Amino acid sequence: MGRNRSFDETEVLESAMHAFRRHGYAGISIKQLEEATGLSSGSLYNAYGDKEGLFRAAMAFYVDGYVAGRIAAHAGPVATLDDLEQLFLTLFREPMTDGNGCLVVNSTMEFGTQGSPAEEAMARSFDLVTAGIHGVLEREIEPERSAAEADKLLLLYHGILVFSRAGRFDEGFEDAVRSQFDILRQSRDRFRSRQQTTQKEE
Amino acid sequence: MGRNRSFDETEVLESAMHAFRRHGYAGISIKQLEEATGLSSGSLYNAYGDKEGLFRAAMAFYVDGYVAGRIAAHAGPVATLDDLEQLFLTLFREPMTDGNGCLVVNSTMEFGTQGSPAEEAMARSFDLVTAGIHGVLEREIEPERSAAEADKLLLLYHGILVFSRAGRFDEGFEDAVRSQFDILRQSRDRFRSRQQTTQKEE
DNA sequence: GTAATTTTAGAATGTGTATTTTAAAATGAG
DNA sequence: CTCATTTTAAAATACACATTCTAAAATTAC
Repeated sequence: MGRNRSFDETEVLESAMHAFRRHGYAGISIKQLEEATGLSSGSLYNAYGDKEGLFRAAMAFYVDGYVAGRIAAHAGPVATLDDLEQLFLTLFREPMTDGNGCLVVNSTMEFGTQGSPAEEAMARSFDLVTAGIHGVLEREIEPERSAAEADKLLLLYHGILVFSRAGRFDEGFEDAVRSQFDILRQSRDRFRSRQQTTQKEE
Repeated sequence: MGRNRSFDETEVLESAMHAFRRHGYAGISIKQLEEATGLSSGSLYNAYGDKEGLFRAAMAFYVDGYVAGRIAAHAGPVATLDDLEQLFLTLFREPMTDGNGCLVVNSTMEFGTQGSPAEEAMARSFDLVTAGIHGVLEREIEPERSAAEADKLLLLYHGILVFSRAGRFDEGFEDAVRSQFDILRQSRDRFRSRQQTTQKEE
């Protein structure tokens, strides 16, 4: 065996991820990635193969670490409507407000339908968010409305990420989110009293 | 005076705009822009100065032609809730479904808060859409709800553009839009009957 | 028709790019 | 300790890139 790596992989991937978030894939050079990570290009190429490999690693790091963690915390199998509301409200607070947006959504817009080098992790991220939101609403609100309301929330969520990246954070967006969740809570309450009624009849 | 331009400026800007829409700004080369527009780099540089100049021209062409036209048609000073719904539903039909998204939103995600070369036209586009949507709801629905509901629609609209670019067009999104506009129409009907009542009292 | 001026295509230029190579330093296994 | 193997930094490479230059062709004004 030879020598061990002297750099902290987590730190490198974290700084690479932020660099990609800020500049995009095509918009950043290896030189900038050397500066961001503190590694020389030799080490980067040795560790990740090429620019695409580093991008894939940074994307996997982001999705597995950040997205999956956020969804597990706010939209997991036992999450409530209030938990989900918190997921949306965190988008308006640090560290989501640095103006660099979400790596998955930024990269989606950069590459579009034609394959991104990190297609797999990106698809996984979209699936996580979609399933998390749909899951909560299926459990919490009136079944005949849950699919449409979940899709609305999904679109709302990604709309927020657009305006976040645009640096156009209207104060009202947070009110819009709260008002939407108020509506969903009304649906939840109707659903619950309906369930109680059914239970009494049995 | 010298010779006149032998190319159709509209055709050139249209094809450049589609090329930028597809590949982004950093992701496309002058060579690809020559192929897309049919012009040699000499002509492109003579007419637009540099890559940024061509981008600015293509963006202005897009915003003035497409965005402004769509907003005027579906969210102008006399537009109704139903007109606005049509604006949203056109996002699910040709030519918006080519997977290349909206040049303004794509570029917003590419450049973020740090200045895009076409910042001015992009800001104008966001302002047009924002003002159009807010205007319709202020006229049509209950005043205490109009701001929050307008912001919701604004976020919904841009969320759709994200999924459009992602090539992830769930059938349900169209239902989500219709269901949201059904809710807004209920608010409109309440608003109208309230106005009638007030009028009778006078 | 002539002259002035612009467009145009393509070659030329220089810079920035991703990537590979090189050789030395580091270090784990036996 | 020694040897094999890896990491590392820096120089080298080859290519793609945005941009400029060149000279010829086009065409308008007079």
